[in-house]
Amino acid sequence: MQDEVFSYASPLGELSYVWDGKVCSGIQLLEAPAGGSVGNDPVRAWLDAYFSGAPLPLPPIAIPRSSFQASMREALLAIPFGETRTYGEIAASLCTAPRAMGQALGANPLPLLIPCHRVVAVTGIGGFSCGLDWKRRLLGFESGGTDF
DNA sequence: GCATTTGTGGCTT
DNA sequence: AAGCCACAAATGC
Repeated sequence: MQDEVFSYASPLGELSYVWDGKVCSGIQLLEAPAGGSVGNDPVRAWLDAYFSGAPLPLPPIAIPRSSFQASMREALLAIPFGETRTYGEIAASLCTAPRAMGQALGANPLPLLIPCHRVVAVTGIGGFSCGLDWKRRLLGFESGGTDF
């Protein structure tokens, strides 16, 4: 299984992801174009759909290290496109503490695919592991409309 | 209203 | 096992 890193130029910015032939095992949101090769795989298809405003079910992604992250993933995926939840909401839904959510989300190896950007703090936008700038753009994109 | 403190639980090393 | 953290509610000012 060879890991391959693909890049994808979204309307919101440059990103790259790791496709190992079967599942997506990593993704990162970049600041500048990476200029790598563009893959032809479910992840790319998903990104295509997502950035045209019609999100698809998630492509196969690597199983998180802990089962907790799996539950977290479910909770996050339950957030509809264009909606947001607070860390507290998710925490309550998982019967855990909000602070744990912050840590768990920050440790999320698959931002964007798992919509951690739709989770905001009750006091503001919260944080984002791959740059707050991305999070703002994503939220603006999802809530503001698909005409980019 | 803003700054600090504290309860809290899973994550990383 | 210890420290870290992308929160939130409760105080203190």
